[in-house]
Order: sequence, then C-alpha cells, then structure tokens
Amino acid sequence: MSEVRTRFAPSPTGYLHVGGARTALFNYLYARAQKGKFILRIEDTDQARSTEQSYHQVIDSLKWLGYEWDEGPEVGGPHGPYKQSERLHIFKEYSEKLVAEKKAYPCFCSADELERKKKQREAMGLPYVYDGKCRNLSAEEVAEKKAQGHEHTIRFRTPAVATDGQGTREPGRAGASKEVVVEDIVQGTVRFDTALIGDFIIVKSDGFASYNYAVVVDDHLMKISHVIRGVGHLSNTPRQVLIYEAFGWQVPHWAHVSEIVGSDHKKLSKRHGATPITAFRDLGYTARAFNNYMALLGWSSPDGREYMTIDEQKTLFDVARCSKSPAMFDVFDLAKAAEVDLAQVSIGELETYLFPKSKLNWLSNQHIRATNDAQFIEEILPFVRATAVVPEAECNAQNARLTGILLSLRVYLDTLGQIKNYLADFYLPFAPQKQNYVSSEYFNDEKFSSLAAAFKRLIEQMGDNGDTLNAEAIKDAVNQVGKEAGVKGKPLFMTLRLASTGRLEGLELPVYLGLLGKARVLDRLEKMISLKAAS
RNA sequence: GUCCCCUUCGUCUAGCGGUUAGGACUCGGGAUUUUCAUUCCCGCAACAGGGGUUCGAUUCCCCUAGGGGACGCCA
Repeated sequence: MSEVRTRFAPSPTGYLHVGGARTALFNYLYARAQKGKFILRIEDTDQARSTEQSYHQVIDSLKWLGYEWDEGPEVGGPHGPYKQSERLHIFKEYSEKLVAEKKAYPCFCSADELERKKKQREAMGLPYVYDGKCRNLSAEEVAEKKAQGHEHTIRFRTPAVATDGQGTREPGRAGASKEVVVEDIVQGTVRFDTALIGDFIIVKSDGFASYNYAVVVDDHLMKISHVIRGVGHLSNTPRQVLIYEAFGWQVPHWAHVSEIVGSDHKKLSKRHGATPITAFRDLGYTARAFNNYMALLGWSSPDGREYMTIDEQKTLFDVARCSKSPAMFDVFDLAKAAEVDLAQVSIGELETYLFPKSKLNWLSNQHIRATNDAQFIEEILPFVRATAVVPEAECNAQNARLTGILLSLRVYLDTLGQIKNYLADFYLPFAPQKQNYVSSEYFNDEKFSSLAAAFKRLIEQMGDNGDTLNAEAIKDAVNQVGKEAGVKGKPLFMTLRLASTGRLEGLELPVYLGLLGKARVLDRLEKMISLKAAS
C-alpha cells in the first residue's frame, strides 16, 4: 500500500481552538500510526480575513501541542509551497485547463444579482442553486464581456444537471441529476444529488481559488492519501469529488469525524469552548494532558485505555475507531459563564469558569504526577514566578527548599497554574485563618497550650538546615511530646499539626514542617499559642 | 425550507443479533493514610419514543421526536 499522507489545513483567520486542534491531532496521530507523513498547509486564500498574526498564533499553538509536521511552512518539503497564497499560479494553470475542456466556464453574474436571486429562492422556500445563467455563453459573448471590463468568476460545470431554455434549473427533476457517492471511513457511504449542488464557483473574481477547488488541487498535488476533517466538510465533499473526477484524479480516502460541541450541545463557538488553545497552556495544562483529553473526544482506544502518552496514542490511534456522534467539550461551566465571552477574558477569570472536577483536570493531574521530577520543576517554574510569592533569587531548579515544596505539592495539582494556591503558605508571613481552628476540638482542648509549648521547645533546639528542618527529627519530637504528656494518637498529632501550621490539613507533618523551616514553624507555634491564650 | 448526519449512565465512551449492557470522570459509602489529598474496594446512574424484521434486538429497517451540520466570490 502506498504511503499514508495526512494534512492539517488551517486558515489563518483566528486562533486555533479545540475543534481545529483535535482535527490536527487526529491527522498527526493517524500519520504516525501508519508510519506516514503529516503535512501542514496554510489556507490563506481569503484575503480579507487572513492575517499574519493569526498565522503565527496557529503555528505557535501547533508547536506547543507538539505536532511535528514533516512538510509545511518553516520546514519545507517536495510539494511546496505550503501556503495557498503562494500557489496562485498553480490554481490558475489548472482552472484554465478546466475552462479549455469546457468543464468550467466564466460567469459574469454580479454578487448583487446572485444575492437577489438567492433571497427569492429562499422566499419561495427553495434551496439556492445557481441558475446557470452564464453556463452557455458563447465564446463571442465571453470575449465581449471581458472586453467591457466585467469582472468574472469561474464556475465548475456540474455534470448531469437539468437546465431549461431560460437557464433555470429544476432540482430533483427525474433524470436530471447524478449521484455522487462518498465512501467515508467514519460516516460510511453517503450519497448526494448533483441537482442540489449546481455550478459552483472555483475561482473568485479576485482571481483567488475558492476553497472547494484549491483544496482538491492541493490535496492531489501534495499526494494526500487521507483527508481527515470535521463533518462540517462532508457536504462540500461531493463538490470536491466532482473536481477530482473532472481532472481524472484519484479521490483520497475520506474520514469526516464528529464535530465537538460545547456544554450546551451547540457547535463550539467563542462563547463556550472555542477558547484559544494557548489559554489552556497559560492555565497550566500540559500539552501531554491536553492531547490525551482531546484524543478521547470522539475516539477510544481498542483496549479501553484512557490515560495514554502521546507515544501510545501514536501506535493505537485509528480513524476507523472514531465516533460519528458529536463529543462534548465539557470543561467550562457555561451556566456560570453566561453573558461572558470566554475567548476574551483573562486567564485568571477563565479559570473561575472551569469545572474543578472535569475529566480534563483528572487527566491533567495524572500527567503531572507522571512527569519526571526535573521536567516537572522546569515546567512549573514559570508559574511559580508568575505568583510573585517566591523571591526571585530562590526561584530556580537549584533551590532545594523550593523544589522540595513543589515536588511535595505536585499530587494536589490539576494544573501547573494551581501552584499559586499553595505557595503563599510557605513563603508569605503566617496569617492564621480563624475558620481553620476556632471550632476544632483540638484547639479547644485544654492540653493544646502545653503540647504546643513542649513542641516549640524541642523545635527550638533543632538545627536549621538551610531553611529546612530535618523531617526525622520532627517525627522524634512529636513522639517525645506525646510521651512526656501522656497523649498519643490522633489527639497528639492533630493538636501539633494545628499548633504548628494553623490548619487541620496538609502535607504529611514532618515533611510539611521540614519544608516550612525552623523560623516559620516557631512563628506559627507562637502565634497559635497566643491565639489560644486569648480565646 | 432542502439535503446530510447524530441519539448507550450527568460527561467521555465500549458494544458491531443472545452480555447481570462494560470501563473512565463526577457523585455517594467504606478501607488504608494518626490530617487533607493520594491509593484501594463497594455503590448510584444509560440503550430517546413507536413500529417492524427475527426464535431473539442496544445492535438491522422504517416512522416520530430531539439535536447538530451544510446549503457563500468563508474556509
């Protein structure tokens, strides 16, 4: 079998969002799974909407996600150029060929005229199909109109469509249509009637190729074997098939995967989840987790595995296992975010609309915990810096206390960004929170003061090991306090926890206090003791 | 309006004529962790509805309802 070649072909008219990213992922994974090639092509033939800035945003997002394209912008390849705006001469060459063969023809209908006719059809409750007015213009008429300077488009002459003398077509008239059959790996066999398609534009009046035409020429020339894209493109496919047939080219394998919908069951739009991919990066999701989550949207592994590394996905992925039904991108609380444009809000605000217990978060936590220590530290450092809580001089991978804290806290993190919820406790002055202790049975026990005082005396005798305390020594101290006071078990432990940290939950105590360091622990003990005395 | 597609626990999904309809996230309960989290058990929770076909339908066909998408000189 010939080489599998897939492509992702974004148009640089905005940022990359989950829908597009997942399509890119599927193309990338399929190419890798089949030991084929993954190609990136930029479809920037919409002059009005394509921007350089958007191009860079899309490229940045793809790089963050880690989809290495074998051919495309920046890396080149044998079938370039890979930006459609640089392929105009190619489209021109092929469209002229179609016109010469009478498979396409110039159309002089104005946009206004077409718009009017379209509205008429709509008013009558009929589907809009081009009426074929310019279909049979003679060579003289064409030459004349061109000479008069009329703008024109090039339309594809859709085969076997009925037209009457006036050029008005009757869709659905018996014998007037041809069936186009699309064999789709995901959708199965889907049939379309050409009468409902009509003669469509392949070259716009500005001379640029239209999507349906450019995509065919490029996919053919770039030897794309599998076209994997959203179902939204399915209804365009018969037009493309018609073009392949007109050129006598072999059609690629089609795979139209389900669309991703938001929590309101509507196609992802700016208001719900069409958040830029970069926002998830900025929130502190790792690309590994995000890819894992996206892979599960519409695809499942044969053995039911859900936590997967990208390498595992590269061997397991098969577009044939993709689901036809839409998958919900269910990570934002849309009820809460009503009236809010999630694509516009700050990262901080965006975070408040995230479901805290989403599957994405769970997967993210799993991936964070699976990351090796050095990589984890490297990845989380920028988020640590962003909190501005840790002194810059200590904010590096060589700082043992910092890395110790980060590694201990890792298990709590769903995103790297959540580190900001934990750092203040270790770096900022102790500020006891009343609700953490007032109603605690341990705080209200008469032994609280004596136990805390005894513990404090033992801590005072300890050596301050470079801003950290020795966990073993703390463990011994706890036991000694208990022995002397004749208290053991939970009351002992919880009392000392509360007295030395001001709270009832947290890391394993010896580790916790060790990381806090002598000065901070003593400070907490003093404050808690006086709080108790004042109560 | 026309065409196309979709419909299994709240969510992601497995299933491809015979299963106690499975797994994961969430949720509830329990165990371990002298705290929280983790981990480990247990549990709650689904085949949209109606007709067929069949000895037998979640699975195949039709209809209804609901949802989505496409009907551009946008991709």
